[in-house]
Amino acid sequence: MCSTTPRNTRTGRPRSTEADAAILEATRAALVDMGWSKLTMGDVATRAGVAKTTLYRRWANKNELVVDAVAVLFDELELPDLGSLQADIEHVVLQFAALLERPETKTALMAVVAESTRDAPLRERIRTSIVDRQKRLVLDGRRRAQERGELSADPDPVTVDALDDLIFDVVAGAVVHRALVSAEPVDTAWVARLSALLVGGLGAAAALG
Amino acid sequence: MCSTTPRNTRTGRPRSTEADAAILEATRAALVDMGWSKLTMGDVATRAGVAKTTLYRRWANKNELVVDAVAVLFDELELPDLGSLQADIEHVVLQFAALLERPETKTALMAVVAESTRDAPLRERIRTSIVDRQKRLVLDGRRRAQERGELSADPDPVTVDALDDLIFDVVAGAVVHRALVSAEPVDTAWVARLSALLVGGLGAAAALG
DNA sequence: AGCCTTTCGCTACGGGTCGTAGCGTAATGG
DNA sequence: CCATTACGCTACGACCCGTAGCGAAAGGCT
Repeated sequence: MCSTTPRNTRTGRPRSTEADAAILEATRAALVDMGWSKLTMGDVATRAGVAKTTLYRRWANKNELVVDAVAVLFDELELPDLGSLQADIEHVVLQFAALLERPETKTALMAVVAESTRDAPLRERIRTSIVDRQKRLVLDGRRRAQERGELSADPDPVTVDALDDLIFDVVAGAVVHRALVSAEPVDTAWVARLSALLVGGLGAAAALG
Repeated sequence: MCSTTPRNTRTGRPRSTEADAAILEATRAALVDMGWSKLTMGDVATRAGVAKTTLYRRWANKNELVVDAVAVLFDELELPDLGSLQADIEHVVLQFAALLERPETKTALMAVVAESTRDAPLRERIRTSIVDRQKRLVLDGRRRAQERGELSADPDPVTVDALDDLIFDVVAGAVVHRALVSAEPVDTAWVARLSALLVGGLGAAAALG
């Protein structure tokens, strides 16, 4: 949750966990009000009722702070077993789309990804706290589909990994592109087409080995 | 190319077209060296050998300038007829991926999209100068596939439009997500799987009507 | 040629943000 | 009680923003 780990000593005054929570919540509020580019560290500190120096003791810069503030929202993503691969896909896509509709994530997600193209530590932080959390849903969904017999058992683990990567990039990428670039609604009709495309094409993609 | 149109009078000193070109080229160079977030208007002006006020006469802010500077790179995208839908898809995907590999577009594209979530004029500018230019490739590709008989003739124009939108978001979104979020290479093996998934699933998606 | 209009380069400015340093104080553990 | 660390506060130089004002340059028009 916090960026810079405090000295691993057991002496001294401990860091305020209330301040941690207040800062992250203030960051989300500032994202809603100002958007990513207009968000300032000073404003976040004021909203959180905290000194600016307290922010810099925990996070080195705005990007890392925003990633942590937004990452917790991705905990909402769940993958209940709805009985079929297509139903599972449609459910998780609608969840993800709802997350992208929130103004905090809408303005923050693409911005930190853009920053991460020139910042390897930030990229790693995004991966561990956001991307991997989404990807687990793909792995679970495929495993369930295999158990149901909807997908053929894996012949080669390398192929399976490649297919998981593909599904993840297609689903997440399509939803993000639809919501933010095309700026059109991710409604049930669109989701139905996307999942039909996926379920119908997975066999062909898997056949490549 | 230029943002604010000069007064439509034929009197007075005309704007320097050399300055236009120098500014846009300097913007791309600055994107490569500094990245989007560290790019400053003053630096661009210095690189272009132009006064800062000259920039502001043409572009209201950094975002609009960057969009114009990057948009011309998308002119490189072409769709030669390779004989099959899958070959056409693979070719355009590899082209788009090569474009996303360039440091200018890598750092700029996601940043301006993020900004556009809170800036309707910017969103419209991105649409007309970048997104629509990509989308035309999808329309051409589908039309050719229909002429070849690879796709069934359209029963309903509304369905066709929806399918074009879906293909566009899936292809462009998947490539962007693969290149920038997953940060893994868009190599021929991955492209082959993506296009196989698309070609194999299009029928199922079209069947939804 | 002379005039008008617009752009150009240049300088300077107030306003805002950044990230840090320094200080005294508060909160723990030994 | 003491060492250690975190906290709030203030102040600071550095940087960037976007604009105003100026004289000079470069065109069209009569």
